[in-house]
Amino acid sequence: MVSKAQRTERRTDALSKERIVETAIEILDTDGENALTFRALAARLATGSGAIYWHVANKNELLIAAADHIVAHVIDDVAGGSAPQEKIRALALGVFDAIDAHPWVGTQLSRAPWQTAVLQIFEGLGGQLRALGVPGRAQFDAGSALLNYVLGVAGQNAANARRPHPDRSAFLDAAAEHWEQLDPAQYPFLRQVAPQLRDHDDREQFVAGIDLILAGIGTVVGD
Amino acid sequence: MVSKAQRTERRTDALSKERIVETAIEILDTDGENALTFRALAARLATGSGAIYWHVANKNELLIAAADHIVAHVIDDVAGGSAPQEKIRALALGVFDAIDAHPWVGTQLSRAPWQTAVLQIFEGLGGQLRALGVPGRAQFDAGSALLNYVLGVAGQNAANARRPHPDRSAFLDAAAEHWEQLDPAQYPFLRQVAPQLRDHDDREQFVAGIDLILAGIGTVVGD
DNA sequence: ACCTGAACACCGTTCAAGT
DNA sequence: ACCTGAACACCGTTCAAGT
Repeated sequence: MVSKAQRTERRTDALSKERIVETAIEILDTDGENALTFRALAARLATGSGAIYWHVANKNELLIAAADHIVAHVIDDVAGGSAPQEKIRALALGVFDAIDAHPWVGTQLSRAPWQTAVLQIFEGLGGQLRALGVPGRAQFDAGSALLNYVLGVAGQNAANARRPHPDRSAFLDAAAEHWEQLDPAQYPFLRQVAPQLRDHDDREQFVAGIDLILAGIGTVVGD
Repeated sequence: MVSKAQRTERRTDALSKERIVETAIEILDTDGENALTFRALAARLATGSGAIYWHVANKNELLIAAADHIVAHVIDDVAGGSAPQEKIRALALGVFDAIDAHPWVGTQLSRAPWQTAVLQIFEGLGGQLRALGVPGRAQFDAGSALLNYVLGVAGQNAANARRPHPDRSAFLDAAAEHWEQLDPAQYPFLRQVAPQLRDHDDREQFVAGIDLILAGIGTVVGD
């Protein structure tokens, strides 16, 4: 039982789950979600595609591990010692920025609710609610609301990043124009907010949503 | 120029986009997202797989049309003439129930932000904000918060439905047990809410989140 | 124990050929 | 105009065979 726990190290270029995940992240970041195939991965790792299966059960597990890797760094970096509202905002923004930098993470988060990455985000958000004075029973609901909002934005941003965008403002222009030309009887709201769509800031709007939920949580606390 | 606009009708069993979409929905509902292939669809329609492309550009367009079809019915059914908060709750619950009945709709909504189905939901939610007294500038942010929350839940529920669940309560039991065995130092919140996970009602928790955002919106109105 | 790479069982999509 | 179905260019995954 001692004999098997010995030489964990191998030559640096040997295959390992860690190296596979890192290479997968490289492909996802530089070439997009569709570019990650076991053939492309094997080529980049200079091995056979079947070799990857020795370290990783399947593609789903690989994507989960990749998302977990990114989110774990977000959690670490956020730390900070400020007020609970600030911590919630900081963590949410950390996730937002990570998805901005790695859009495929957004897809993955909104696809697998029970993966470690999602649990870490849930813990990070929900863990501040006691300090906010939210009663025990209500903490679960309030934490879920924050989490689902964050995951919703994650999915939408990932979807937006999936389409080819020569220019963000040009794309928003086109979308706003589309909204303005909708049937006034059926879409009064969208027509009205179309101008705001044109020059809104995704990140600011994301925080505004967090603040809205925090304000709602404030009313539960009863102050 | 008159000659081509004539006989729009054909025999009932002829191919049409409508019939293709309806058949796709049947497959999605009964056999799940993975079962929808052009080959399976063609077989069910008793035609060649290439024939479908005469009516539908590709699989993505087919999924969008299918989701739009389901959501359009939700929008129609919700109508009602109650207070704006009630209308928002009713629409949100309509979407929730539709995803419960057709989990693939959740996947699709969280995947394509600009499709008609999402715009209709956004309009339905946002359109009530003026009546709630939300100032013009804030309506866009508040509507987006509601929409993103709904889409977040949509994605999570669809993901949950994707996994084989012999029994819902058995599955929640296992998840709760997993949470209870997490590291207390790292996951105090999840450990604390684990018992609530075990017997919570998804639908009630969903409404609780809507109400939390509505409460936050109430603070913006300033009453 | 770990790696190789051909083979299997699929996909979405295209397109020449039919009616 | 609309349909057929073989063919193309891929996939994820498996597995006998190597080291």
